[in-house]
Amino acid sequence: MRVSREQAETNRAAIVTAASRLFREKGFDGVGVDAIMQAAGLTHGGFYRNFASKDALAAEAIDRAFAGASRDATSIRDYAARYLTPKHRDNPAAGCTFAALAGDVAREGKAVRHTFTQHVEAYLDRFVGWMEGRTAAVRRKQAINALAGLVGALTLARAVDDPELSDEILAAARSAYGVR
Amino acid sequence: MRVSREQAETNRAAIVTAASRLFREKGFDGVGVDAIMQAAGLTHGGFYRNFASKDALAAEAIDRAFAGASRDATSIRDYAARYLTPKHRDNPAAGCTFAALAGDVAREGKAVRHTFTQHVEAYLDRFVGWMEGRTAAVRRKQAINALAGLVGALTLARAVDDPELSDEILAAARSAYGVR
DNA sequence: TGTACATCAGTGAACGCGCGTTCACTGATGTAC
DNA sequence: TGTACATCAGTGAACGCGCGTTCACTGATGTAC
Repeated sequence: MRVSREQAETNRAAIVTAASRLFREKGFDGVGVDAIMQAAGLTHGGFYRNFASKDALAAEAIDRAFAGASRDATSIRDYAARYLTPKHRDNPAAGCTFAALAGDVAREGKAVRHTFTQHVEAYLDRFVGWMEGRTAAVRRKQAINALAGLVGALTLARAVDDPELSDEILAAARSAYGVR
Repeated sequence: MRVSREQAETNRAAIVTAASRLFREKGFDGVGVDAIMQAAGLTHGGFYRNFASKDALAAEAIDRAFAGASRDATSIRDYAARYLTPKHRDNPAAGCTFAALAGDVAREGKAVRHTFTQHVEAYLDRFVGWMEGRTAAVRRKQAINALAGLVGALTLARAVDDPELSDEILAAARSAYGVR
């Protein structure tokens, strides 16, 4: 049954949003087209009217995930305080795409890796503004190491099955940024 | 055709070793039992005489990967110098299991996550001995942040599709440990 | 030490299942008059 | 503004394929005498 142009646009957005959540939660290989369409309130058959392939959706889903990211933080300390929390660790579907999908992205195709890379650059630009090194080169290095430290800590905190160790990892990383 | 006990043991080890390489290279979902058995020089049918399931193999493969890891480093600077190289980045099959599989492990079952966690603890113990903080608690935090920084940097360097940015990430992380 | 038989590691065909993708169809929307 | 028809977003069955797993079988190894 045909649907209004407006509704079709809403549906398409719902697919991308559902995918951005499900991919972060279960990985690219962990969710099928069927599950994504169902999460968007549709049936799987209509998928290919909207997207050339599952891969093509993946790239859009990454963009969507970053578009939905909070921009409230005003310092790296502030950013780390929000980032390195049990809540964030336990809710990858709504969380950082770098931590949720970096491992998967390395094995994905051109479009996905390229989109991911652009967001890494965007975050580094943002982080650079918060760094206090004396030269631009030093601040850039600091920004890279801050991002790597945050992503590494959250990734490890999620992988580990000992809740105490997981909390300890978050706390150690927080303390590196002077949080509490 | 039956095979000597000795040969059977060799074959089993070959399966685990092949799996430890292939899982690191392609992720748990990226390799099938068929491909693993073929890499070990066997046919897929014999797999279940050796392992209860693909999951059970995964846990052993992680142990195998760590058992094969180099123990040459004598300081965190030394460790970082060996870890943060283009060679390591470009050869995940023979590289760090944390960086290659942490994202995947978070979505795996109990056995895999538990095995992974034990190796995280083992590495932290090793790293703690290289740290210079005044108290044990500080050295432990430093060890955690060192591991997170190394894993995060290598993971991002692999995910990114711009070779210059990838090299830059490795270089920034190296400089954090005073390497070159 | 030699023979006869039981064991069992490995083979390859087969299984059910879920995946990504295709397609004929439906019926409400959009458009031409 | 109202009618008639073309469009096309979404449906649900179907496709080929590869996956994890099972199983009857083979034939060399291991063992009992």
